[in-house]
Amino acid sequence: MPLSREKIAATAIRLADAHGLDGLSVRRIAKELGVGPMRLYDYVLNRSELLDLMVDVVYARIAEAGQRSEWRARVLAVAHATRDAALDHEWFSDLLGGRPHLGPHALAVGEATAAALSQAPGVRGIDDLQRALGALNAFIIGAVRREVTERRTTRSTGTDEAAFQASLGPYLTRMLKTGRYPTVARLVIDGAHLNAEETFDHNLTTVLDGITSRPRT
Amino acid sequence: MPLSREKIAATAIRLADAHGLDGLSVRRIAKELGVGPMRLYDYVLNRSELLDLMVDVVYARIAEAGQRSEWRARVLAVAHATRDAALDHEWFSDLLGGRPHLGPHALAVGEATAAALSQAPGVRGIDDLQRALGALNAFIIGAVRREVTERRTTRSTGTDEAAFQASLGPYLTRMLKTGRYPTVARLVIDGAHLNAEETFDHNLTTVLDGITSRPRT
DNA sequence: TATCTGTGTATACACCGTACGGTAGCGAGA
DNA sequence: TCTCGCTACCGTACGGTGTATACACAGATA
Repeated sequence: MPLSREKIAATAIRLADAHGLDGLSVRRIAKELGVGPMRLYDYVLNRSELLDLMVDVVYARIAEAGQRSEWRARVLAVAHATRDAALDHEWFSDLLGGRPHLGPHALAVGEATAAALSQAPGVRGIDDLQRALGALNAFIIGAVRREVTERRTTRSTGTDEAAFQASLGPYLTRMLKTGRYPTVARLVIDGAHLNAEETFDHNLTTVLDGITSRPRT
Repeated sequence: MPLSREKIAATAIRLADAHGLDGLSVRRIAKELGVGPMRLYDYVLNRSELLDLMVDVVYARIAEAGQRSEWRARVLAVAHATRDAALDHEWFSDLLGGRPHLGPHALAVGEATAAALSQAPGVRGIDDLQRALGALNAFIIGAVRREVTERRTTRSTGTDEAAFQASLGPYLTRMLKTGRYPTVARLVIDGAHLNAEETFDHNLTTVLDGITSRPRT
């Protein structure tokens, strides 16, 4: 088993899944592979190129969702696949939107969604397409990022309200008790019960409807 | 001048503006202040708390835009202020959505936009508000992030098409020449002339219109 | 056999965040 | 006034990072 970019990327992904991006070091990957650290630089230029590699592996999974024929189904599938991938690999959301994703599979995903959107009603010229793609991708990136960070904090604090108030409490509950942030306080207290996927889907259709100029059903 | 959290945050911001987040180290800030590195830990718990500090300073500027009375004007002002802040402090976009922003000024911004959105037509209960806020923030985060990374790459490559093709070319142009990504290719070639702020504003109103269930004008 | 080439490895460097121990100054009590 | 204790400050040191570079060694060729 002579070591390859794929093998390196796979173990890097496994480590990043387990310990996050901060816990992912070249030395550690090498140790996991039973190799000296410098060995990796024969297959990869940088640490950042290694990250690009990992990202594109994830995009490969997302690209499989872009096979649908009808434009709206395809966009929905890609968006949900991106969300699923980010929930499986939380480090992916840290990289999302951070640098341009130009790997072959990332480009394939971009092509699939762009082609789909170009068939949407209300998207007339290439300028429309550019804008629509920007809006859609912006929403996906932001929504996924938000959801992942939210998951991280609730995991570190616990979903239990008492535990939550105990960890964030010394600061956040004091802040909210000042009465200066009534709406935020109401959201924090009452608004925890929404289903995440449902919210994502709801807002996604909102954005899509906005793009296609049709009122929400 | 006895050193303070504000002073530390200010020089940290200055350094981050100049050299990016990667070029921002505790040691460097300390050296800039003419102090030993450990000196900062008397004012700040972690490097990450220092980042939180910097972020909240930026939010203070954004919060000033949340003073308008009419809900839509307020949302627009906050969104544009966020974008402006991120363009002035590109590192801010790296942190955007990365961890929960709970500083007093960040909370003030959250309160301002939440209160504004709660007055929007089509936002009925607190669940509607939660969703609407999620959609809006997701868009802002994603859009700003995208724009900043785009600015970075065009700055590092140069906006000149020849220079662009020379730097990304060996890889990207080869990829695009394969014909597997026709729509992306069309976007890259034809779609560079759009005004960024206009696009942001356009998509922002698209999202807002989607939230308020009204068709785009 | 001697040399050359290329591949895998170990060492080394500059830097990072930060734990820790020490010290100097200063206000309070004897 | 002297001393004690405490706080605020500071330098050093440790374990880690990415990666440049020098080296060892195997296999191929002259």
